[in-house]
Amino acid sequence: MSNIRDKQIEEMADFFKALSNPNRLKMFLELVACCMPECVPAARGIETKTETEGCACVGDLGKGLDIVPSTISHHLKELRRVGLIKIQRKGQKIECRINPEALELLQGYFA
Amino acid sequence: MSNIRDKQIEEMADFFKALSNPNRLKMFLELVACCMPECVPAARGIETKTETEGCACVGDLGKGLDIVPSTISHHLKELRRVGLIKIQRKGQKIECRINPEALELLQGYFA
DNA sequence: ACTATATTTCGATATATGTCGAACATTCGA
DNA sequence: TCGAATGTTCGACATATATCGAAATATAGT
Repeated sequence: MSNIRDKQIEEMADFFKALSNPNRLKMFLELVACCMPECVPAARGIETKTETEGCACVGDLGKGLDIVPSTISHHLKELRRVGLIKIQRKGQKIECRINPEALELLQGYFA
Repeated sequence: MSNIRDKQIEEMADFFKALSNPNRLKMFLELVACCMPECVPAARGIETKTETEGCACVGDLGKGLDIVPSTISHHLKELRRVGLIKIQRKGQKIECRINPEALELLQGYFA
């Protein structure tokens, strides 16, 4: 059992699960908006272009979400686990970026 | 609180949650494949065109899923709850169809 | 009326999820 | 070296989810 199709289904199901929480979805959209402004779906409209182009740090992504830092961290870990985003330490801050390949899969799935 | 944007986010999060279970995703894809063959994403390849065009009954959607009827029913109820599908009794069987508007939202979201 | 088919509802159960707060880790600057 | 800033990890807890099996419901055919 578990052929290629099943693997793909599970990968997409994982993507959808990661985006199934409103707070996580907001963080992801925020990241899409600042990483790839050309894709801007239902962008948050909060801001465009952070200092370091193409990414946002953990704290930024938590802005306006009304959840504590440990929960933010937990959600980002989940987005990373399924491969929707990548992270990279930069001094005190940790930069987050969209994984372009994952976004492409998402974009192409029902299209 | 809870502006329009938040409402939209929650609607999409609900869509994603409904598609976050592999079995439910398979059922949905199966339905897309037979309701709107032109959209066929990662279609199941099991069959095309059921007798009554444009829909599949509950039993059909459960084929090959290895879960009992009550669980199938539960999953379909969830897909219906969020508005991804519509149902209609037809004799003993119950026909399921994709809700085209919901599919469009999905298709347009990251595009 | 009886039976078979198709599906739903209900109750149980095990596991997953979202969230918090406290404690820890890392890096930068004074 | 100390302290502030930025995140993460861990443990707890309440709620949600996926699944099953048994019982109920609806429809059709004999």
